[in-house]
Amino acid sequence: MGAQLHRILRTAIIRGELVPGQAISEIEMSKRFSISRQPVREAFIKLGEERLIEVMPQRGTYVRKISVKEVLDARHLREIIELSIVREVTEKHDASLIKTLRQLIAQQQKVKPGDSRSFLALDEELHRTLALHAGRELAWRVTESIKAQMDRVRFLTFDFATPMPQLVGEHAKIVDAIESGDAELAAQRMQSHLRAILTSLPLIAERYPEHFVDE
Amino acid sequence: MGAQLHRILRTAIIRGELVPGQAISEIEMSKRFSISRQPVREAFIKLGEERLIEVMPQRGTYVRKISVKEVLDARHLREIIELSIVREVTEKHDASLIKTLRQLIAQQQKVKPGDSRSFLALDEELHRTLALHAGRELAWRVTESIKAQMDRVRFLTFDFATPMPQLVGEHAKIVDAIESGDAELAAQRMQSHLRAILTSLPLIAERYPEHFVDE
DNA sequence: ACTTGAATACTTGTATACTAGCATCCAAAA
DNA sequence: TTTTGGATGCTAGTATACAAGTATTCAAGT
Repeated sequence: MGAQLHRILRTAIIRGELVPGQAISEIEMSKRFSISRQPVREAFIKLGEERLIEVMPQRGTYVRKISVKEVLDARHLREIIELSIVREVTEKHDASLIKTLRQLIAQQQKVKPGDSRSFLALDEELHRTLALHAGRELAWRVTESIKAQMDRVRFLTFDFATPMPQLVGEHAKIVDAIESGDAELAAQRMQSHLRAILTSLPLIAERYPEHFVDE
Repeated sequence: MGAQLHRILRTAIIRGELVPGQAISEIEMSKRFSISRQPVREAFIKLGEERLIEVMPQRGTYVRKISVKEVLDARHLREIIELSIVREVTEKHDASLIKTLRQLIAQQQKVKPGDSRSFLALDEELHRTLALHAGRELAWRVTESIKAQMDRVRFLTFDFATPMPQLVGEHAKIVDAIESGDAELAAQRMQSHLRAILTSLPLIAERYPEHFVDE
């Protein structure tokens, strides 16, 4: 139960359904989901470790506002990890991987404009495929957790601008590079792909100031 | 309380005081520390996420045996992160950092042979200093958590061989490289430093088979 | 001798009751 | 009008009680 609730709340926060700064409480959630406080508490602890909420003892629990610094920090770490991964898989020259990736891209192309949830799920699936194919399960677990902060920003992005076709194009270019066997080219394209958020982040932070912490 | 107990059990597992495979239970720990099951339970959840114990519902909780694959995975990820960090700090040319590092090394030289606890604490302090100086708090949190699996091996290592002076020498060489401003040299030395475990790991696994999972 | 099955003693998971601390609000006093 | 102090209602932290499931043990029956 606690694990289930953790995933539910996690996606709700990432999607912005639980707005930053909003107060939530163990009792409130236990009533809403008709469970006791204990599983809620355990879900809260996990969310706190992921920096998605802040538990203040004897005071209350709040959905954390997005920190630009933390997003940049997460992005940087993710870049380090994923660049290494994409280099690894490129060296492997695995045809079956290429096929899987191309199938994912085909699915991404079919996503209807505005369906940001489906796209982000397929996007995550692509990055996950790369990591697991490199045999880096631990690296993927870490990436998955730090990605949350970035995804919060991306969900805001999709609200007013949807460059989905461009992102799919970047994915295709990356896969092309992997197939070519040029690890540095693949890494370079992955890098610029992962740096896209750098240009959008300041705009988002300015457009949705109430979602971000002042710093 | 839960957080305190988490640290206590964490270090106990890393030091091998709680032996791999050993059954522990929430009730047992609650009695030993004179607290209720709930804080114990929360500590267990965290330890489970760090892969230090395994909680099997309705069956029991066990100290996880060391997995060679997981140690190698952790080492690899750590190398990626720390190489990036050491490159960053080298580019910064910060004299105060060099001073701090040299002080740490001086303390490491004073550690008495056999006092592996003190040495590992100072070792961690050095790596932590580098990460935080690069402004990579998130990267350090990740490193800290994945380091646990490696430290379990290192504590076994110290039981029969103590190459502490050699390790201190490696640290000194790394700091020299950082001071010289040659980022690639610093990274190269850090890399070989972090790869030391690769040679000792097979020996340890063979010497202490009961500490390792069969795979 | 072997197998089967029920009782028992564990385990973790969940629900509830109680404790301690913080914040707000409102009234009373200066 | 301003300040102070206490009552009240909230919060999370902890302790305890109960539920559900597993492994073991031991005895009874074949």
